[in-house]
Amino acid sequence: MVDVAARETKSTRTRQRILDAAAEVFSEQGYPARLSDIADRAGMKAGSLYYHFDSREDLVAEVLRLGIEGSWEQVAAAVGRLPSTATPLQRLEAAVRAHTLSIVGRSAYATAQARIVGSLPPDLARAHRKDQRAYGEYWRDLFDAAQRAGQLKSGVDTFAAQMLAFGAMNWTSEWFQAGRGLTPEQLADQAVMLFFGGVASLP
Amino acid sequence: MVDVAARETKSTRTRQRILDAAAEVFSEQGYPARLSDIADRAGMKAGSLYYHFDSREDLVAEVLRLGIEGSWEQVAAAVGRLPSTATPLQRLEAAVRAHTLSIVGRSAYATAQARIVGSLPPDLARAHRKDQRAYGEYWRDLFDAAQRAGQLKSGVDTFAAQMLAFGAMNWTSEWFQAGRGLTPEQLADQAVMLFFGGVASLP
DNA sequence: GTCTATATGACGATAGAC
DNA sequence: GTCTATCGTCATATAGAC
Repeated sequence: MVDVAARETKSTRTRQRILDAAAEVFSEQGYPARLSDIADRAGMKAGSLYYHFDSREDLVAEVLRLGIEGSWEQVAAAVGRLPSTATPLQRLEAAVRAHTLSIVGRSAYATAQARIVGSLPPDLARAHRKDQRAYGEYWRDLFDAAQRAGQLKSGVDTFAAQMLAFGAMNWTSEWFQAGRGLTPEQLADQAVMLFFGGVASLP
Repeated sequence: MVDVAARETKSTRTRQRILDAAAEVFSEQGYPARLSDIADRAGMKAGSLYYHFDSREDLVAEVLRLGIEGSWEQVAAAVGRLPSTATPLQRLEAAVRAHTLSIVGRSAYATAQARIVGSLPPDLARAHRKDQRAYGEYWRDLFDAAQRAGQLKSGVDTFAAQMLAFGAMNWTSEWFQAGRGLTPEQLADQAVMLFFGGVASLP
């Protein structure tokens, strides 16, 4: 066995613990969170972080990457679980539901990602944009398929619709509190209903 | 004339210039923006800011307040311009259009507010929440009226709908670029169409 | 690998001249 | 009112012991 990626050394486990702590702290405090707070939660001293990460920015970048990756995996899995007879619109619906749940469903990474993207210094923002673009293109394919199938209202700008949807879904990390009012699943239902059918009762 | 509020001393003009500069810088760099950058743009040195504001937090708080105030005024004006025969749903539509335009339509304050609200330290967040709540209740009245008039789809959770809408609209400050693709007005149309009718072509 | 201790550098904030 | 100069604080990052 020489599969380095899969090997579980003490180091990789600690690194993971640090990342988990960082995701939680960033999701609570936003970008200005201090390394000492992250170290505290990981059960170590701030200086010790540097054995695992070269800099604060490296740590932030990794949390951001994992945030997108996590949502993407959940969304892709949900879409993949659909029967092959599912329509493009149903696939898009499953994606909206899954992404909303990935934000709200206690994924500190997804929440942190959604919360701190707005305050990134230029270099981190640039690095992050590549991942965003890749995930965005996955969504664009979903939109394009639905549009080609004639399942989208005429006049809909798919790019604007996609970005408006991301805004609505990602912002839930700021206000949604499980147990107060809606469950995560009910919130996802609301998002799907609103996004595909709108709030108005009259056509 | 002893109307202090309306008097235009040099001090109030400078104060205004600082606030404008701060709104721009915060809208570009997010919460971590430096006072020196703000001072630069206002044409002064960082230390001089303290003649006009007691602390960095005071300055941030004022920008936040003006951000909400500006959107609110634009929205209220748009709703007020409607004929008295307008339905509750039409009033809500006007609000969505106006709020979207207030974010995209080059209001640095609204953009800054939408952008940095996620990274506020606890005390600033608490202070800001009062303003948010007041503006939110204005919206809640619009929603309630529409619901009472039977113009909202049954099953819609108005609070969730409101917050999802805010997320979608405020997030536009992160991605929308006038001149590339849609105009601000077209974007507002998209937001209205999506929010009230959804993207799906089939009912 | 994690610690303590310290270097380094930023930034917010203050004091006093003008 | 704005400047220059400086203080104090705090966070990132490094060095070296364990």
